[in-house]
Amino acid sequence: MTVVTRIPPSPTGLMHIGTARTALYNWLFAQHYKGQMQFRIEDTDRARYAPEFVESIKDGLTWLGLTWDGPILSQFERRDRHAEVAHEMLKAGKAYYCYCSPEELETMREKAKAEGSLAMYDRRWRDSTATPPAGVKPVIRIKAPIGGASVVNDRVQGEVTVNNEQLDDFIILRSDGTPTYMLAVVVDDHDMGVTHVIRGDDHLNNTFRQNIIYEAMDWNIPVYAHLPLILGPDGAKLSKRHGATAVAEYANMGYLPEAMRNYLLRLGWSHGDDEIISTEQAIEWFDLDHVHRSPARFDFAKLENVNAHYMKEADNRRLVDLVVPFIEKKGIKVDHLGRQRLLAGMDELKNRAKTLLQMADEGAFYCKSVPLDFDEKAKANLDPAVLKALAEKFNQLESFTPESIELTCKEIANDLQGGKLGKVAMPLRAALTGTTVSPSVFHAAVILGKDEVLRRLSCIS
RNA sequence: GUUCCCUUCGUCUAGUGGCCUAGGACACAUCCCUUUCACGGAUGCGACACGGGUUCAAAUCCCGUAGGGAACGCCA
Repeated sequence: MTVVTRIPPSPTGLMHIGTARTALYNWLFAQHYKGQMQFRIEDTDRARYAPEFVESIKDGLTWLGLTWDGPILSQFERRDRHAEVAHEMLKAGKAYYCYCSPEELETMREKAKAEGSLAMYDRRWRDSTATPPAGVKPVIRIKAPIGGASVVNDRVQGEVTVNNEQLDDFIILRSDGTPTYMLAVVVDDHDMGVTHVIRGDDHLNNTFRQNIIYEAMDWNIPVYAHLPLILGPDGAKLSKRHGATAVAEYANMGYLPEAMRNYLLRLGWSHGDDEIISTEQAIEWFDLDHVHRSPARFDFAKLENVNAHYMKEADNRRLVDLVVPFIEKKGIKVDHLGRQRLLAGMDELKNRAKTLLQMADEGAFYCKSVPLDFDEKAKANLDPAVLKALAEKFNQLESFTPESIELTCKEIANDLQGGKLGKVAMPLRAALTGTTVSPSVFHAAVILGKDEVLRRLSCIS
């Protein structure tokens, strides 16, 4: 039997980082068993549905490199099939019409709450022989088992038992003939041949209800694995007030998708003490046995550290392509020459930055043209006497190399600054980059080229 | 409120009864490297939620307590 997993987000918001991790685990699991991951949009809630959210989810998966098999399925488009199954259960006596009004249900809900019961509906229409009230469109409810207990054998949470008194006859088809989530999920998972349901543990309680449908239809129940949620740094459910929740925001902050995959993988799953795990390795190693049962907090510092690692490993040309938009976002036009300089300086840039955003900050000077903007600290370092000496000596330099530049700086330091190299290198850095923090100024000068260096030195009066 | 789930350094985690005076990673601190800031290297700080059992032996098994999370819709 081939493994079939699925990722079923509902398009009611931008793609959440929690959804991303669930998708990653589903994908890894499917890849491990050379199976499939299907992608289904749970768009039956037409009021909250918006097409841009579907795009956000597609973009998020694509950015993360998580591929799906087959077409993107729309749950909404399958509503006739869902209704058909509901009526099948009705015919088989597994479900029944209920004519209760919203007011009646509200009364029952309050009563159930007061009694401390989980089951809300009192089953008044389950075996009723009363004449249905005229003009009321009924809902279809499923007959849940009365008495006894139900067990879910979860691959992550273990054996979870609940008393059947806690389960009421929930609605599977609304009065307008549309399916509820509970019905739609089960019918779709069954029809799609889903073998493993790997999802957030906010669905653990729903599993008992869904199993009632599987049993009524005499369908095979899939293997379940319920993942704990991702919490914010303060331990509360990860939400907007923690900063970024949408996958796209992480891309905008300059994280690499492979770093994101690695970080998310380790958030709730482990393979001994291994921290840096390539995607190939993850596919080979991933299993449900080592998924944690307790929720994990999101830690930006660790994400940065993992990202720094993958930046160092990344291909230089790819990094240039990735960092250019970040530089342009600062209002700096990046031309061919700028890209060449970035590429030449990339070995050093990528060893220093933790994110593409930081890399853009440090590498932007390669793309600027004179006159530069100087920040306050840089301005304070623009020593005119040193700069003038630098320009004169550089002008006479035949070979413009890091070594010759450093030597020149040392000579000037001896002549003018009592041998303190910093007193010369810092003004040079400020003049060339406009800041006081940059990669090696000797290397930077070579990459900029003698002409550009003299240009940047000379335009400071 | 009721039901279900969870609980090892600040954070992510290793740990499946003796290998644990609890290991790794991130963060933090100190030092080294150094033209700046980073990177890198070294060292250090730092946890089995609490209380009872079971056992020769418990972070590991059992029972309570406390804390956290989730679910209880004609939302998904």
